[in-house]
Amino acid sequence: MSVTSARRRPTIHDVARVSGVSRGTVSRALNGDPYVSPAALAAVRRAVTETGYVVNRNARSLVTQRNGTVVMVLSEPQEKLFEDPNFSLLLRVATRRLAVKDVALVMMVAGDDGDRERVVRYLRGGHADGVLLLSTHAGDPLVEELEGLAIPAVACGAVLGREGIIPYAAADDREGARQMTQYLVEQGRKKIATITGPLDTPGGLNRLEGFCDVLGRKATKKLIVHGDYTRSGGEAAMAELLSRAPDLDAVFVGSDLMAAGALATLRVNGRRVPEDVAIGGFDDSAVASSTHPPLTTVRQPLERVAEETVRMLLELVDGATRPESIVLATELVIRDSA
Amino acid sequence: MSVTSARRRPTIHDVARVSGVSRGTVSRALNGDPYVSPAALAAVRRAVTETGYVVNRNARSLVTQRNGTVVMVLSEPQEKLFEDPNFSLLLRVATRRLAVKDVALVMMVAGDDGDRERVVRYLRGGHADGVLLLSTHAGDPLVEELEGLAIPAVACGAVLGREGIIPYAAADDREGARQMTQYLVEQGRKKIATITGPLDTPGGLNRLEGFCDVLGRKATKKLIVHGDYTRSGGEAAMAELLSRAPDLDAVFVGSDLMAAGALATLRVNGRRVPEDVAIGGFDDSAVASSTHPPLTTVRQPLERVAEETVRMLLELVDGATRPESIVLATELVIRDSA
DNA sequence: TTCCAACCTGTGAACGTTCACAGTGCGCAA
DNA sequence: TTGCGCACTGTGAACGTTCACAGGTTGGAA
Repeated sequence: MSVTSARRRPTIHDVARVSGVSRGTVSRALNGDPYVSPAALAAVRRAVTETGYVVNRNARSLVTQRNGTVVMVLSEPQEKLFEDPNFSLLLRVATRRLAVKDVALVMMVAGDDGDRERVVRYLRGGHADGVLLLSTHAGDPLVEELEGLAIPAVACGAVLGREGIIPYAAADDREGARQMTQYLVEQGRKKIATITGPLDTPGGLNRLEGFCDVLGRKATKKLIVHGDYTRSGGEAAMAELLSRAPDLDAVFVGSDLMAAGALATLRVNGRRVPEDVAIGGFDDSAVASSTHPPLTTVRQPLERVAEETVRMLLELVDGATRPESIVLATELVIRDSA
Repeated sequence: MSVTSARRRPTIHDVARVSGVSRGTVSRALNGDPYVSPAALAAVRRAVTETGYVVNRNARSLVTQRNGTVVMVLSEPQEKLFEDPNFSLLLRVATRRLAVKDVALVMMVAGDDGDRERVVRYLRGGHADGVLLLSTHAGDPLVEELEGLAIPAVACGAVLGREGIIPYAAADDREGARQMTQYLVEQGRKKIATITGPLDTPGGLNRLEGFCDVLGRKATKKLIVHGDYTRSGGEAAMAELLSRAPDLDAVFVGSDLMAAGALATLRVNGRRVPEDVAIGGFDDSAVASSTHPPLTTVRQPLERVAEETVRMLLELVDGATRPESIVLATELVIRDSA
């Protein structure tokens, strides 16, 4: 606190001097080594607060080869991702959980090749202990590069084709889709269509499979349209669906955001929801309750997904053992749209 | 690429050995020092690609006292912030701009005291070259701590009370509010109310001032209600306004998200928009065009704000001179709600 | 008493850079 | 020829840690 203290930040040497012990003892005290006498520990503690010492992570990383940093890689065009409330939630929870463990989160975008090269360079430089993958598509070249780097990586949602390699936490998309489709059937809907997410994402693929599980042969190609998880994508897909099958009476939409778009298209085309057409969403994100009518949807426990992903990553980083992937149950949330 | 290469990452020594020059020359070559012979430069370049060398930032930072990292501090309850499309946009643009300059962006939340302490500790440890402040409220204790640390800091939107100290880039909130209010008056609206943002944020305060600039004595307390930039906050504020002044015929809402909420409340209460009540928003964010009816709003050039903020921060980090704050013009965007 | 383990401490080396400094060689003017 | 500046190069030291190792004390068992 002394006003006269120079610009220079205090180092471990300063702490050693002030506390009257050696550098090594200070280091041990700070890192919780059991072989430190109570007296020394107290002296160090006092000296630390007195000097305002904070460990220099660069120096530490240099020798430990660890840096208390993980990278969150967004391998999706940014515009799309940031529009998605699921992403916000994932980001929010992950930041917080990591902060608690004193791990810094650096965000990197891997939209185009240049971006990806930057990410790889950053990781290759050893500046991060691990990677958090978000919404990675099947066949993303980044995944292969990551494997080459042999850096701990964990994904939110499976990376299709790499399920055995990159551990993940995810909601049970397939079962969730079954729940919703089954519900629509039980409501007496006869002609049920679906708007899927991209088929190179687990959410796109698995939810479609769940849909087909229930509908069997009734799930004809005509009633299946693919969207891209955006609101406008949902609008377009719904329009397509209406032109293909004007008499449909229910649609299972692969995400709430797309469902909101679908809702808008239905309104424009004079269809009442749920009287004429029932809409089922997926996610139970914030948009679900703010549409008109509010969406009947499938809740996926994204907070838990984020928490588990972080836990797994940290585990992978310090432990040797590869953590088990984990699939979490979904829950049908009934509101007014179906 | 050799399969036999050990786990160890190549260092500058490896590059020196392979290229046949000294450590120092490699360093110079890599850092663009002019005193490097063409031959040496070429040899180093070749060796770098051959070995796959990437500089170790920790070692570099240790000696240069710089680390190519800036922290984005979110000093707002996360839930609120992540709901806000403005925030997403700012984050997106900033990440990208920094990435281009090879500066890593670490996100830190400073919601409660514990969070704040972590942020300060991180910064005090010298792990970041600068700080990007987002939506900082007047009187936020973090700001003072930042000043104590003497770390380069720049804000998106002014930090009220610190305008002279922390440079910022922002939209011209006051003028934007004037444009909108003036427009509502010109449309023949007689009883115009407003829903503001929090008054300890520049957007809250300045937009209210712009509103009052135009309306003068007509801007009575009864017609002014404060929101919190969330959708639900907008709903509540609108309800309050309706109970205070059931005959109002226009509302200038301080953000699009709140406007969307206000719209919902109006619908519930049987008011038609814009026939019975005109609604003016602020931001021109994505929600503005997806409400029903789409919002007439004030566009603030947030991409530019983010770009300029990043530019200023980087300038502040390497230059000595304190960059000028910058205020950007807004633009009225007329859609259907007014 | 002697010895050994358990506890605690200090010290030198290493991590991978950059920086400052001391050269070296060369061309050109004196 | 000598000298001088310029272009370029190599080397030691430093950045602030942690780690491994080599002790030094102490207390209790043999």
